[in-house]
Amino acid sequence: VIEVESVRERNPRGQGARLRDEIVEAATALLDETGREDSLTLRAVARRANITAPSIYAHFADREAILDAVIEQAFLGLIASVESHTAGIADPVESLHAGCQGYVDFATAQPRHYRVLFNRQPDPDEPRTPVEQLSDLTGERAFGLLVDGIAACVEAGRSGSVDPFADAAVLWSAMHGFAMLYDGLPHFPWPKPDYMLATMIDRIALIHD
Amino acid sequence: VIEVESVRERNPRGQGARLRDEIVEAATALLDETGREDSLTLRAVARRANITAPSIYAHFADREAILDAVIEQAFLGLIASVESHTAGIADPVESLHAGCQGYVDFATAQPRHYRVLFNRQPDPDEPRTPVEQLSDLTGERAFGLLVDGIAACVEAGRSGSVDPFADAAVLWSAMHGFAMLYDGLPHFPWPKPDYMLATMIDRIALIHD
DNA sequence: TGTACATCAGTGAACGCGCGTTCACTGATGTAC
DNA sequence: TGTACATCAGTGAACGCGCGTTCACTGATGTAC
Repeated sequence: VIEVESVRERNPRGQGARLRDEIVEAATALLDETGREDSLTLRAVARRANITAPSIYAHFADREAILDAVIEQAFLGLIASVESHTAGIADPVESLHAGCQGYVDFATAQPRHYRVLFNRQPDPDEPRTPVEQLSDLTGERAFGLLVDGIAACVEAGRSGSVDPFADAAVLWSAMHGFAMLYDGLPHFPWPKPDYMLATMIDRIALIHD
Repeated sequence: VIEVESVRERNPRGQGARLRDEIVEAATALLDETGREDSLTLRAVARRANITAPSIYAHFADREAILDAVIEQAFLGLIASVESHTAGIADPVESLHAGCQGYVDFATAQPRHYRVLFNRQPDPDEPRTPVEQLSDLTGERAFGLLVDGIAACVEAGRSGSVDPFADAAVLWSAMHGFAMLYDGLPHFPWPKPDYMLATMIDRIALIHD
């Protein structure tokens, strides 16, 4: 039985790390296609990358480590999306809108990647892995940006928020919930995402007297 | 011996349906303990129910059917929670608060059940199953209550919402997102759930001039 | 009444499958001498 | 310069496991006659 369609062309010497990237890429592609985290089996990833299963062990300790790499990539993507949206915007209200737009854009454009970041069901048996802590960090870092964004609006007299931290928590919940439901229930007659997001920001974060 | 299709269906002998309930109960308990949907294997459910794996086939067509039954039970639990909270409350604002409280209470008290209802990753290969449509129905039914609740507040002059449907969508997103994040990131320094929920309702649904 | 028998609620063994992981290996490539 | 050899980037076979599902069966129980 031939496991691999054609024998893979070897990487030149010293470029072994190239396969590592290809494995992560294959895992990412697989996640995008199937949408199910548990379909990221070590063997499926190997098939997708056109290598044999044991080859993966040169680059990853075990199956879990592949998933960790995918998560780390998703983490970078989310942060990048938010920061690229806010770059160069001085007005605090505009900046807050842009940052939230970047967040929701990533979540709706790459729902599988977003899910893998924030939608993991915690396993009570195992202790917290570094990547789960990374998820927490992602949340707290993005969350910090949100708190700062609201606080900046308050300072500029554009928001009447008296508790930016709590308001950021509510706004984050709203964005997260919308992203999840929008992906999970595509048949629901959702209002336009842009309208939803603008409403959330205005009502929750930019309170007027 | 040739087995002939009987013209009329025979009634079960009495005790038969009891095992069905025990199987669903075992699956529910398993879901509560592990928190992971994919740990609901047919064999694990059988072990938990203290029966052999093939016994399940007398009551469920396949593994998927067990999960469907658990989902249906979660559906009933969510609806019951919302309706028990709103029962007998005449004031529209109080009723809206109570209903949302019932929704979030269920989601945070039984996060695994709530997850199994609304957090399923859609499988692109398979067509929509009846239970996925049930999920949609759950959403739409609960959502209908929310729209009506907001509309009642508007009629009573207690809310300035000009688009109860869209505002219900935003409020639902916020409640869903909060429930998911609260369960998934327990280490995050969340404000008090009651305060979060009250803030959501006031800001999103009860707009004052 | 006794008894034969259908029905019921399961059991126990077995199957083929994909999985994660291990182990020994292989053939190409760069390097020391 | 040629050649021996270490290193590299993988391969291929095999393992034990839990899984979903099937099949033939079993022992208890209610019922017809």
